[in-house]
Order: sequence, then C-alpha cells, then structure tokens
Amino acid sequence: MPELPEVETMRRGVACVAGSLIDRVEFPRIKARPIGVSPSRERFRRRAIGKRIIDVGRIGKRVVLTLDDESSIILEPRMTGLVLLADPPTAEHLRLRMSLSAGRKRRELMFWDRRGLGSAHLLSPAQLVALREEKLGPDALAISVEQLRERLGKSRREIKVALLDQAVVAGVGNLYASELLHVARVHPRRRCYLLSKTQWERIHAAMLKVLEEAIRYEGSTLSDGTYRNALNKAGGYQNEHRVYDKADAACPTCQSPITRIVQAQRSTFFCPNCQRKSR
DNA sequence: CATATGTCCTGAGAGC
DNA sequence: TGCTCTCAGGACATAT
Repeated sequence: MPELPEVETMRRGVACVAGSLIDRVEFPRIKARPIGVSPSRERFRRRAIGKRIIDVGRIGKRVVLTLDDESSIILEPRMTGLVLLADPPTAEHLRLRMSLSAGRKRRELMFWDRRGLGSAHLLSPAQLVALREEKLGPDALAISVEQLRERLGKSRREIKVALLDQAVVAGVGNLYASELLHVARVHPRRRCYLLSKTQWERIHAAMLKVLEEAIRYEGSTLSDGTYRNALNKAGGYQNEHRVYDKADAACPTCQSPITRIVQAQRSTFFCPNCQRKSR
C-alpha cells in the first residue's frame, strides 16, 4: 500500500544516511521467493560496495539513493515493502541489507517485504532517465493543474482509474485517489474528458492537500499494521481518512452513507451525495 | 495508439 | 478447532 506519503515518510526517515559509505550488501537467504533485483545480485553488490550515498530522494512511490558515481539504487516497496533503519518486523522477510559507515558511525539500511512484490534496482544515469521519462509522469506534489489537464483532459477513462496511472502522475495510489476525490467532490466514475476546468482545479488542489496532510501524519498504517516508517513506527493518517475503507459509515461532510464500488479490480470509496456526477 | 484485464505474492479474516 | 477460500493493490505483461 505504500503510496507517495508513505514513501516520502520512509525517505525522510533514512535521509540521514546521505554521506555514508556502502561497506556491505547482503541478500539474506530466506525461504520466501527472492527479491526482484537488477542487475544480478553479484553485480549489484559489486557496483554498490565502496560507493558513497550522496542523496536520498524519491520519485513517485520509490526511494532513490544517489551514489557518488551517479548511479542510483531504487527501492520499490509496492504492497508491503519497508525501508528501515530499525529492526525489521520479522527476520524471514528481510530481503536486502546494506551496511553503511560514516566515520565511526555504522548503520544498517534494510529493505523488508512480507509479500515480496517489491524490488531493488541499481540503475545507471541513463536507466534512471528512462524510468523518469518513459514510465513516470510528473510527481504528484510537483505537477501543475495545466499539466494534469493536458495529460488527461481528452481521456475517456474514469478519473479514479486514470489517477492511478503512474505514467500520468507519479505517487497516487488506491487509497489517496479515493480520499482526494472526496475532497474535490468529484465522482470517481466521471470520465476525464467530461470534467470541467473548475473540477480539474479542485482535483489538483485536493491532491496536494490530501498528500501533504498525509505526509504530516507520516502516512497511513492500515488494519494489517504492515506500514511503518524507517524507525518502525506506525503512521497516523488512517485516523483521518474521510472515505477509504469506510463503506456504510457516515460521510464526514454530509453524513450520507459512504459507498464502495470496484473499478479496475480495486475498491473505490466515495460519498454519493457530495460526489454527484452532475457537479 | 489508448485502455482493459490478468498476474505475481502472503497473511488476515470469513465461512463451514 | 482447522481447513479452504477470498481479498487486499503496488507495477508490469498481455489482450483488446
């Protein structure tokens, strides 16, 4: 579930490793399926060891460690991945461990993933550019309302589904798409090309508001408890959700019951009163 | 080309 | 109690 706010919280939690040297890289042997990694483990290790991390960034839902030879390590949590400095929740799902040093200070930066859908990639500068330009749209915190409209204004897709497309805008996932459309008062099934300029402005403003709010609360830890920040602390935004996973609960704005629908095999939650198609 | 659907994965929870 | 089944949704592959 980690979306932009959770990944940004992870990034902030490990930002302190900037300046550290990578002394060791291990892919612990576990029973579960091995982590998706590129290049091969041995090459990854060889190309990472001895390098210095000069920056800890984020693109969309991925954490980016920039190394001093301009290559970068991309950590992609997908559903259950965590980027940790603290002890991982279980030993059996620890997929990657990097031993770092900064002077005498030693630290372990770990990638833990219960379901194993996440991955780690060491990319050349050209590969990073390709990822940015070919697979991902502008970051959800940086995209302008004009860019958003340019990219989706003529699309026939439903707005909720379109917002999940990382090539359109990077960082929005299933949870925050429902949340932001509620704030924007836009029906999730509304086709993009039918949205008015005002509605695009509301969507854009709501996206920023909801994502920034969620970052302030350090993301959402759902009932399965999986998501934690780098120090193994749960987020707080789950208590602020307006509609997500709240079918039949009262809308915080108008008290009407919240509805659950399915779009592209994913749950969407919305208020049929506040988010009428006609407005 | 744009859009839709299927797939991977594990553990929680439902239902019998 | 203990089994089987369904579901959760990141991103990508394949289909339409």
